[in-house]
Amino acid sequence: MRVNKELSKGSHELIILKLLSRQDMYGYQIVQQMELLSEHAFAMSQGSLYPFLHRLEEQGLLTSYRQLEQGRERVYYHLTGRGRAALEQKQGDWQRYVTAMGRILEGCGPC
Amino acid sequence: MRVNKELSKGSHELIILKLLSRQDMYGYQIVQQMELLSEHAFAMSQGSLYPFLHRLEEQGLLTSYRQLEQGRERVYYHLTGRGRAALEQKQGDWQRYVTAMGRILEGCGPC
DNA sequence: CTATAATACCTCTTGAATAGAGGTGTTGAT
DNA sequence: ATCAACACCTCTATTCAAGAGGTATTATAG
Repeated sequence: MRVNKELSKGSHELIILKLLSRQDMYGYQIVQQMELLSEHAFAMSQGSLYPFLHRLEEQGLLTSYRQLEQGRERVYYHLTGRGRAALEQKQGDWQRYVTAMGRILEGCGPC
Repeated sequence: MRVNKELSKGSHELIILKLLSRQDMYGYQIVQQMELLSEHAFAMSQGSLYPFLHRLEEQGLLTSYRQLEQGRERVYYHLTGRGRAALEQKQGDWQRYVTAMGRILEGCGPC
């Protein structure tokens, strides 16, 4: 089941960085993997993905290289050291976010 | 510590509905409580809050009434039945979101 | 008694950003 | 031969958060 779009918006960057932390991937593959790994909870249109990728590359979190594979050219994206650091950071942000939401959603009894 | 803004954006509606599910509140109070309950993880400016509140009221999820208290007029917001249903829905969305992110972030080993 | 901070309401506008629509070309299957 | 899937990309409409701005009252500090 697809997850609410409003919610998932904010974590697209984190997801992309996380996927690339495991292996270099090309754009189309990222979209596929995101669907697959999340069991169809997340979907990202290519119209959203490429601006993201280019922005991240501009920020030095990714680098890209072209590779011919099965007669088809693919643009692979690779996580840099700075990218890896940003990922750590964002994973921490995520943890804090979930914790804070927990405090609000789980009534906190009589406080 | 304040939570990453990009992330928390998407859950503002859920938070507002949740707070109002416990008691009727006025705008200024919502901002305060959000800070307090989340231990400063979330902050919402009034410039964001009021449009939210008015939109939710327009959608029939909230109703409002004015009340004079300590010589000061306050506009209280009340969660309607439909609002309560929307909250249930959104809490489910939140759970699915966290679960899906878990699948992506926790390596899922060799899959 | 005065000034300032806190309480309380609100609108407007800018800037950012998502995602849909559009556009190109290749490979594989029917 | 045609159509779906693969693979890249840009542009633009729309949405939206939040900063800045604006009003008014009450409580506190000096």
